[in-house]
Amino acid sequence: MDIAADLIRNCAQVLSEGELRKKLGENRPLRVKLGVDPTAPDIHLGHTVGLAKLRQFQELGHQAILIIGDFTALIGDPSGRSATRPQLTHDEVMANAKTYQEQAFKILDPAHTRVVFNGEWFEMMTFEEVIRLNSRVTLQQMLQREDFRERMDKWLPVRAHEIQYPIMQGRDSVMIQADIELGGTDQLFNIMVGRDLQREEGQPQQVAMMLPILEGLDGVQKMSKSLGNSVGVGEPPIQMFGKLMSIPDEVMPKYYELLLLETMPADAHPMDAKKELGRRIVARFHSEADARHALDDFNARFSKRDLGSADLPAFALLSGQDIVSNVVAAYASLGIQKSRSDARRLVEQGSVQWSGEKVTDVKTVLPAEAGGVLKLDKTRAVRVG
RNA sequence: GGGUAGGUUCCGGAGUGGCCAAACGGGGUGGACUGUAAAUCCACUGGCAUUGCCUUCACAGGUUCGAAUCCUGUCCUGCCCA
Repeated sequence: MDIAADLIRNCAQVLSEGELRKKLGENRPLRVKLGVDPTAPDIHLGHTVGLAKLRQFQELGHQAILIIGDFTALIGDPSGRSATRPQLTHDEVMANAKTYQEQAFKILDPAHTRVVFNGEWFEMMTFEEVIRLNSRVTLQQMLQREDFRERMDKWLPVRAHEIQYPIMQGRDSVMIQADIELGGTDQLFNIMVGRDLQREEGQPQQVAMMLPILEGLDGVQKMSKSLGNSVGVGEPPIQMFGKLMSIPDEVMPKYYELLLLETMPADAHPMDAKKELGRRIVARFHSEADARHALDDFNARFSKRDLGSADLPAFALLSGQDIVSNVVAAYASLGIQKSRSDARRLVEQGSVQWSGEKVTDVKTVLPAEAGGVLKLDKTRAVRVG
C-alpha cells in the first residue's frame, strides 16, 4: 500500500503532494502539527477529523504535536467568521484547555503526543519582537483572505487584532519547525502564512494538509458548538446516537469518510447505514456495550414507538400541579430551561403525552400516585413512578 | 478631529407620536407525514395570567394624556475627508 496515498485519501487538498512524498521519503519521524484553540470547553466531532488524521500519522511513527492555542484563543480564529469573535480571558482559556486535552486523548495516543501551549513563546515576546514579526508580512496579504474581504464588502468591522491570528499561527509552525500542518480547508490561508514565515526564517516549509470541513447536524453549516449543530465527544451515548440519527442523508458519506475513515456501504438502506454510523461512533467514545444499548434504546423509542421500555430519566411528578408546571419541572430536571409559555405551547400543540395519550388541556392534573411516561417533545421523555 | 449614515425582538429587515410585543423573510420549535432523513402542509416563536397585565426597540434623561417613533446628552459601528 502506498502510504502517501493512504494519508491523503480523505484530504480536501495537499500542498503539495510532491513535497509530502519527499518528506515521507526522508525516513525520519516528521513533526506533524495540529493546532486547536480552546475557545470552548468541549471538543466535538468536527475537531476529531483532524485528530484522527494526526493519529494516523502517529501510528506510522511520526511525531504528533498538538498545539493548544492558549494565546491564539485570546484572539479567536477569524476563519470563516462573519464577525469578530468574543475575546476570552486567559483563565477561561486555560480551563478549556484542560478538558480539551483530556478529550483529545480519546483519539490520540498520549504516549506519542507532544502537547505544546503557544503561550510558551508568545507570552515572552517583547513588543519589538512583535513588530519585527509583523514586518514579515504585508497588510495586503492579510486582507486578501476571503472572510475579511467579505466583511469589508459588507461594511462590517475587521478589528486590527484579528489580522494577528494568521501571523501567530504561522509563528507556531516556525517555533516547532513543523514538517506538516493539518487543518480544515478554512485553514488554508493560516497554514500558508506558516510556510511564508518558515521561509523567512530559512526553515524547510511545512506541507499543508487540508481536511474537508465536517458539516454539523443541519448538514449545511460547519459543525460548531455556537451554531448548535455539534455532537460533543463527551456527550452521553444515547444522546450522541440520537443526534447522529438526525443528520441529513446527504452528509452521511462524509461522516463515514472523515470519522470512520472508510467509504459508506453503497447498498445499505440509508437508515441502516446511519444506525451503523451512530453505533460505531458511540463505541469509539464510550464502549461497544454503550453503543449497543444506545441502538437498542433508539429502536425501542422511535422505531417501535415504545417509550415504556426505553431508558428514560426518572422524574417525580409535582402532585396537585397542572401539566404546564410539570412540563417545566421535567425540562428543568433535564437541565433545560423552559418558560411556562413555552411549556404551555407544547401542551396546546399536542407535543406532550402521558403514557401514550396526548394531553392538550393545560389545566390537566396528572395523578401523582400512578406511574407512567411523560413525553415532552420529539426527543425527550421522562419516567414517573 | 471633521462630515455623513446608522444602532429594532435569535438573525436579516419594516416601522418615524396612539390601531406596536412591533410587518415581512430566514432560523428555531411543535403537529401531520416519515426512516428522529428529505420534501410538503399547518401552527407557534418576550414574560406572567382564563378578558388582561408586565418588561422590551443601544444607554441615560426630557417633551407629551400617550414615544421604538420628537428633543438633549452619552456609548458603539460603517463610509468619506484629515
